[in-house]
Amino acid sequence: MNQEIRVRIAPSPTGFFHIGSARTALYNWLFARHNNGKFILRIEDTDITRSSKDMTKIIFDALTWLGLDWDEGPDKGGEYGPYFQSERKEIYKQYAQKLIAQNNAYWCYCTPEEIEKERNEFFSKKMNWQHRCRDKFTQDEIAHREKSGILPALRFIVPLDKKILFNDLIHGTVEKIGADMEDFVIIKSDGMPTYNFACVIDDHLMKISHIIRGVEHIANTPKQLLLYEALGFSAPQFAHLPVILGTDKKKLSKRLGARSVLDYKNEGYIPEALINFLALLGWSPGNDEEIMDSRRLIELFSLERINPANAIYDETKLDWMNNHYIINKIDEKKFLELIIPYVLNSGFITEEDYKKKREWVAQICLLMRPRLKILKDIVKAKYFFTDEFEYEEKALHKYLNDASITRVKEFKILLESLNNFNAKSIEDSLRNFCAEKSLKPKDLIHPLRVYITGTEAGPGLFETMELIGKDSCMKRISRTIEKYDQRTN
RNA sequence: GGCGCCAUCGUCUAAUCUGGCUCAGGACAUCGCCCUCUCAAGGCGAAGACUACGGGUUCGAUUCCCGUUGGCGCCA
Repeated sequence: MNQEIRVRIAPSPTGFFHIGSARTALYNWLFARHNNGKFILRIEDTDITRSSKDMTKIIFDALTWLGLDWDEGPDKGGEYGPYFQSERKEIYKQYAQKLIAQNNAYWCYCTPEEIEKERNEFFSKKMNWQHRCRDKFTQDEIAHREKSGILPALRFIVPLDKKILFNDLIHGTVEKIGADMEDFVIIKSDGMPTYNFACVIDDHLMKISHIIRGVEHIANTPKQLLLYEALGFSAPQFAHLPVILGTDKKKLSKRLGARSVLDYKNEGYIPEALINFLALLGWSPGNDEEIMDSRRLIELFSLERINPANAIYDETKLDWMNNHYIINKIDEKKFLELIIPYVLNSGFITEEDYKKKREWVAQICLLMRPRLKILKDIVKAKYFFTDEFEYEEKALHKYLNDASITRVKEFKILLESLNNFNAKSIEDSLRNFCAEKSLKPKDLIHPLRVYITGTEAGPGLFETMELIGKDSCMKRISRTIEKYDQRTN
């Protein structure tokens, strides 16, 4: 009764760890941490031909970045290893032998083509069909087939009248009868175990208490239960998570929005924001609380509160949440620490220059902070760093005209004579100038911003000008005036 | 083809288990107003769901049951 809570995730090292896998990992992790249990990482690499150890690194990196730490795994070891399925082949073989010896399994000598053909024939006649071929061939025929190079697959014998019942922690009672299942394959003709077989053996040997995985596996569960029974294992508890679908309501594909978790890292999502967002995709605490850090999530999480309906993955709210985390959930120091690599990466400033101008760069970043959905958005600040930026044609069209040019030309003289080129003095002189000329300040501010930054949108003009500096501001204004003269001539 | 899972605003969801508290609550997105030099951020507000459809059960159903439809998935 006092059984330790042990959960696991079993990703394939495909060189890709997407948002769906991340959410499954998160729910397993939250469940483990909430119950003071263990979170185990097992790599399902029986199908992978390339070096799974290299690609496993991607999984490690993604989980580490998200802050989902595991207690046992390929890199950490543990009492129940190895944690690579590819290193467990002998174990699967032993159990396969056991099932053969117990008369629970038989070798199937049908070729995939034959099975496919058989299936199509039945389907076209709208007849139910489940593949069973225990007594299909005589000993002679089998010998003949073996000689011609056909490799057999091992099939589990499903008792036709067997009723399989289990209580899913999310879906409630699920029932299925043996007649609706075919004699399913447990060892493929290439000698590799199927998902169902390897999974049952590993989960049992690793003393997994709760299997929390996607609903796509709910149809596999009765088969696995049959295996648990035949092998004499006691079955764990099951919880099948809804799946995350793309905006087209299809399963997330690489093509449609299913980006790797590490892509989110590169674009500048805050891991805590992604965790928070993912936690809410299929689960809620039951009230209106939405912004929750890991500690709070662990505290509140429960499988019972998972919504069984599939969720559509829409990143709009993630972007809002990320911005919210950037502004409110991390402090200034942390923000600067996170943003600087993106500044350096943008190529606007060299590392060397940065070291000399830390404070100046920090001020730019702070001005941009509430405007960043993702850290990568800092590229919008290009005009702070260089005079060589593009002017938005739309903005020029709006403010490159006689009236604006005249005003700016006059104000430019005033600016030139300004000794202390800071936000306060710039603002004061601009407002005074406008008052004298009976102009509305914004009639000068708007064109000035476009002339200096090339865009209509951005932080306050005076702070912006101060940071850009007097020389550059004057240069940019002159340049724009020339541009206007050229156009009108 | 068989079997399984699912069904509340555009999206994520609350209320559903334990029927009346709901002319269905919150958040994102959208729109409007305020703040304001613009854009964000922030504040306020609006619009948005006959709870997929159809039947039951009941005095009463978003909530329980059945069917239909649709979506998703499993069958090396």
